Amino acid sequence: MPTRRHPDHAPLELERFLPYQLSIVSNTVSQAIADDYQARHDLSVTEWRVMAVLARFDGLSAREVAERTAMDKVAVSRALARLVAAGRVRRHIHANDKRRSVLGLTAAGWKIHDEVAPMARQRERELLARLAPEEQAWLRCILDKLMPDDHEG
Amino acid sequence: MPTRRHPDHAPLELERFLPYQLSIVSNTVSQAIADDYQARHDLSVTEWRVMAVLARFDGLSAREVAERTAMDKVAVSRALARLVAAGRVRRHIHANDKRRSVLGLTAAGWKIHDEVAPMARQRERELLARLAPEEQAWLRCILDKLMPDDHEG
DNA sequence: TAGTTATAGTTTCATTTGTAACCAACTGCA
DNA sequence: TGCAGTTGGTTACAAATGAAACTATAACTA
Repeated sequence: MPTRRHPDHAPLELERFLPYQLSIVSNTVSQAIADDYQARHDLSVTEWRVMAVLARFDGLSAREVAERTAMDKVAVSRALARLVAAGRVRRHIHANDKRRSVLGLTAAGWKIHDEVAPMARQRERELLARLAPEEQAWLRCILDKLMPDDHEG
Repeated sequence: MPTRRHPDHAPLELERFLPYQLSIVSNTVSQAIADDYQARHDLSVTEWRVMAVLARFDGLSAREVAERTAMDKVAVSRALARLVAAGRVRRHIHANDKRRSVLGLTAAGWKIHDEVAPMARQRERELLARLAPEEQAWLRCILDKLMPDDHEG
């Protein structure tokens, strides 16, 4: 290959650069999961994340969904608009605060959830299967530490 | 908080779900780095990645840049258009193949590179500083294993 | 060497995403 | 009350992104 090196400039080795590796691994994995449900259920990643949060915490407001998914409120608003239109999420208005919405999955939403969640878990298992049990434990521990403080469990 | 649980539906715990954690950590880190140079140098993430690759491998074609950055060729084409227009990358035509471009950083490109690369490295150090030395080693090892085959070093 | 197929790169167009402005409802306080 | 500031959520517009079509060159094949 006709390439010269420039050691004097100390160029970054992208393929050993952690932020880059993280981004590749993360995108590859997320895309693999998304491929499972995107075509089949016409569901975007953001929509699925909203559904996943509502599956765990019924009655959240849009802002709370945004907090828990680490998405910004506009993205959540758009995802909710589609999910409500598709009859997957029900939305009514908070009794004591008319600005706030009270969200939850509909029966149709649960049906999709119960199909997608196991697939997602399966993909996670496949990812971990590439690692030794010891490494799996370290990865969990390390990611917990690297999660920004405002998204810790 | 007025939320009910639905254990019968086995909802995903997003904050313990590896693909989700990866995506949060990756986005947070990449954004932190991007903030360093985006405003200062009017440089997008994709543009920086192209520059980083050209810093290491002088004379690559656009397709080879796309391979090494794991970006698609349209994104690379656009990034290159901006970089060339800004005088940060030079592009001439391959002697034996008039379709191919031969790319490299200009003096101005190197100047920016030599400012941004150390900042990026510093951010990587800050990320690793949150981990014990033992964990740092495991993380490197684990990410190498998780990198898709077509992007291994 | 004509005709086909493949490759490098760009352009076009539709979709997605992000930012800022916006509206409506709530809160605090004089 | 009534006005200032805040918060929940949507809308509008601009920038980024992706898929497919397109141009030009090169390679292969009969």
